[in-house]
Amino acid sequence: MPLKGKTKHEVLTEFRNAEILEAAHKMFAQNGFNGTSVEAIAQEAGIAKGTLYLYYNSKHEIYWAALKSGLVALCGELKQKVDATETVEDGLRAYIATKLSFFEQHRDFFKIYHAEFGNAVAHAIHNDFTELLFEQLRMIRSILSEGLKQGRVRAMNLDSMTFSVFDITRGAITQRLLGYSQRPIQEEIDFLFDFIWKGIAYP
Amino acid sequence: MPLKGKTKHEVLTEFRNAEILEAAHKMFAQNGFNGTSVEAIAQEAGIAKGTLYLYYNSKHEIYWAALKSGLVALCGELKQKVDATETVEDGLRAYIATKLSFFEQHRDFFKIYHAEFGNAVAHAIHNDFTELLFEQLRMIRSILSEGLKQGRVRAMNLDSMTFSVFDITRGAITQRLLGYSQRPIQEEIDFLFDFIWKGIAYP
Amino acid sequence: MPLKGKTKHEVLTEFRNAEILEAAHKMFAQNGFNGTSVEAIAQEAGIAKGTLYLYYNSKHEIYWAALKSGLVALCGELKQKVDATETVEDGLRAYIATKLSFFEQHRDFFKIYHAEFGNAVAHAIHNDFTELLFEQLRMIRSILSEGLKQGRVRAMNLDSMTFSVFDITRGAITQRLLGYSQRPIQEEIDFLFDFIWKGIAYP
Amino acid sequence: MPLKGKTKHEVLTEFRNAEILEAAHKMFAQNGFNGTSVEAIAQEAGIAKGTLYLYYNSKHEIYWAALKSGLVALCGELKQKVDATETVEDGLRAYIATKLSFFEQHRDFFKIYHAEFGNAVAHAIHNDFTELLFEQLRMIRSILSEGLKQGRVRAMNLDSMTFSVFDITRGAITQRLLGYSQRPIQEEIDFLFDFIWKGIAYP
DNA sequence: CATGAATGAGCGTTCATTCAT
DNA sequence: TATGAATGAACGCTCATTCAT
Repeated sequence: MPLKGKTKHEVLTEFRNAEILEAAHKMFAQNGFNGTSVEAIAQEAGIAKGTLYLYYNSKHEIYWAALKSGLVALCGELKQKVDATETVEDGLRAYIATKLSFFEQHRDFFKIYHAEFGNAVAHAIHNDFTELLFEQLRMIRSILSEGLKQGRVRAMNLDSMTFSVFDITRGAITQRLLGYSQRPIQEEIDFLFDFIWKGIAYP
Repeated sequence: MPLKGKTKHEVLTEFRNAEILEAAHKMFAQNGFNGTSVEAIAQEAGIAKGTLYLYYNSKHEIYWAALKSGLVALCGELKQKVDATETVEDGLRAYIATKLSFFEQHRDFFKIYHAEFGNAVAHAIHNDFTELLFEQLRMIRSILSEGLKQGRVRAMNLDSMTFSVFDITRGAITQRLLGYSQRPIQEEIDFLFDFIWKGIAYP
Repeated sequence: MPLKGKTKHEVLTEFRNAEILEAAHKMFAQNGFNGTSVEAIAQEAGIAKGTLYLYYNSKHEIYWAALKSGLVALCGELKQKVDATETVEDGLRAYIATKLSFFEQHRDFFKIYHAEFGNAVAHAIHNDFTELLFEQLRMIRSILSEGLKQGRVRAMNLDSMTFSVFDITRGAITQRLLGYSQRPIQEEIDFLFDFIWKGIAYP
Repeated sequence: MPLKGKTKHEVLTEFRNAEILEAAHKMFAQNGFNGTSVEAIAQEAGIAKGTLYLYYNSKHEIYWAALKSGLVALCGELKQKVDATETVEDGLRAYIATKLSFFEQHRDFFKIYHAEFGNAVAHAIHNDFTELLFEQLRMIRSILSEGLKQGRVRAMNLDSMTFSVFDITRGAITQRLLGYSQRPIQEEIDFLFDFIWKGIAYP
C-alpha cells in the first residue's frame, strides 16, 4: 500500500468516474437530459451500460454528478480568484473574468448548466444545485456589500444588484456561446465591468 | 362565404386552436415538455387525443405553437407600448415595465419560455423562436441606437448593451417567479431602469 | 343501444379480456410467472404488448386476474354441485368429483394454481388468493360440520379433517396431471371418497 | 494424503459447500428462486460472488444442491426411523412423526421444498428431485405393502394409498407452517395416524 | 370531423456469468 | 484459490402516433 495517496481500487474508481462524467457532460450537452440515453453515455465512456450502474444508481444521479462536478469546479475557481483581490472593483472584475473564461473552456458544461437553470424555474430545483447557485450569489453579494460599507457603491437594494450582476454575466456567456458576440474576451470583460460599475457605483 | 371575416370552419378551427394552446401552456408549464403527455393536453383541452393530430402534426408542433403564440403576444404588446413612447428613457421604461407585467400575468408561459431559452443554448434553436427573440432584441437595440444618435447614451458596443438590458430584465422576472424578490412591481421597474440607465447613459 | 346486454365497447373489452386471460393461463402454466414475458403473453393473445397495458396495469395484475378467474370459476362450480346434494356423503363426493373433473378440463390453470399454492407457503399470499382458498375450505368444513351434528362423522378436530380432505384431493389431482395415476376418473373418485369416509365416519 | 478421511483440500471444499448451502437455504427460503440474487447468497455465505462459481456452475445448480441436500437429510432420517420399527402401525407413525419434526426444525428448507413441489407440476421436474421424492413414496409404499401382505391393510390401490399418505402429511406440515394449526405436534401426529389408519386398515 | 383502441419502438434498470488480477 | 469489476442480454413499462369506425 502506498504511503501517501490512494489504493489501486481508488485510483481506478476515480478514473472511471472522471471518464463517465466527461462522457456525461458531452452527451447531456449535445442532447439534453431526455435526449440522452444511458446507453449513449456508456458508449461515449467506452464502457458497458451495466458498468455505469456500478458507479451511479440511476441516470438522474449521473446527471446531477455531472452538473455538480462542474459547479463545484466553477465555485472553487471563482472563490480562489475573488479572494485574491482587495478592492471592490478588482473583486467584481475577477468574478466576471473568471466566469467568462471558465465557460469558454467548458462549453459542454455551460450547456447543461444553462439548460438546468432554465428548467429550474419551472420545476423544483435540486437542492445541491440551488446551494451551489447561491454560493455564487453570496460571493457577488459579499463583494457588493463591502462596496456599500466603503461608500463606493450606491445604496440600492443589495439582492437586486446581486442578481443583476449574475444575470448580465450569464447573458454575456450565452451570447458568446451562441456566437452572437465574437469579440476578444478581454473586451467583453471590460464592457461588462464598465456597464455594471456605472450602474452601481457612485459617479 | 361571408364578406368579411372567416368561414364557419375557420372560426371553429381557431376556437379549437385557442383551447389547445391554452391547455398546452398549462400542461407544459407544469411538467415540461417531456413530462407532459399528449393525452394530458387532450384531456385538459377537453378533446380526444386523436383530435389533436387533426390540428397539429406532432407533440413538438403543439409545443412550438404554444411557445410561439405567447411570444407573438409578448412582442405585440411590447411593440405597442414602446412605440407609444418618445424619449429613450420612456422607451426603456416601457420595455421593462411591459415585459415584467406580461410575465406576471402569464406565469405559465414564462416557465415554458424560460426553459426553452435554457435549452436553446444547448440545442439547435427553432427558427421561429430565434426570430421572435431577435424581434425583442431589435426593439431594445433600436431604442438604444436612438439614444446613441441623440448623444444621450454612451458610445459603447450596441449589441452588448442590448443583450445586457435583455438579460437583466429576464433575470428580474426569474427572481420574481421564484419568489426571491417580492417587492412591488413598480419598485422593481424603477430599480432596473435606474441600474441600466446609470450603466449606459452619460452621467 | 341494445335493450338488454352490453354496448359494443363492453363486448370488445370482455372479448379482449378473455383472450388475454386465456393466453396468460397458457403461458404462465408453461413457464411460470418469472419465465413468462409480457411480450410472450401478448403474442399468444395476438395483440401488441402495449395493448395488454390498456387492460391490465402490470404483469402481476395479469397474473392475478388469470389466477382469480380460474379460482372463481372453480368455486362457483363447487358451490353449485355441493349445494345440490343432501347427505354428507353426497356432499363430499360432489366436492371431490367436481374438483377432479374441473382440473382435468383446465390443466393449464391447475399448474398455475398449484405453483402459486407452493409459493404461498414461502411468501405472503395475495389476499384474494387466500380468500378464495378459504372459500373452498369453508365448503368442506361445512359439509363435515353437518356430518358431526348428525353423528355420522367422528368427533375429531374439524379443521384438521378439513385440511386433510383438501390435501388428499389436491394430491390426487397432482398425480393425475403428472401422469402417475391414469385410471378412470370415476375409480379415482371412488377411492378418494372411500379412503376419506373410512377415515372420518363412524364405522 | 492422510490414511483415513479426506485431504485438506477436500475438507475445505466441504466446509465451503456447507456454508454456501446454508446461505442458499436461508436466502431462497426468504425470497424464492427469482427473488434471490447470487450476490445475496455470496454475502450471506461470507464469500465473493466469483467464488460461488468455483463450487457451482450456475445459480440453478446452487438451488438444486440446496434442495437436494435437504432432501437427502430428510430421506436419511426417515429411512433410519422407519427401518427401526417392526409393525405397520409403528412404521406409519414413524414416517409421519419424523417428517413433521424434521420440517418443524428446518422451516427454511420446507419453504423451498414446498415451492419447488408446486413448480414441479408445471415444469419439467429435475431428475434428482423426482428421484428423492420417489424414495419417500417407496418408503410409504413398502410399509403399506407389508400391511397388505399381513392382511392388516385393506386391499385398495397401493399407489393411491401411498400418495394419500404423502399428501395428508405434507398438508399438515403446510398448515403448521402457515400457523393455521398450532396444536402440540404429538396431537397432530395422533390425528394424522388415526385418520390414515382408519382409512386404510381393516376395521 | 372526431374518436380512442391499438401499436411497437424505445428506454432505464437488473443480474447471472465471466475473467483479469 | 479467491476476488469483484465488467459485461450485455433481457425485461417491464411508456407514450407518440396511427387509423378504422
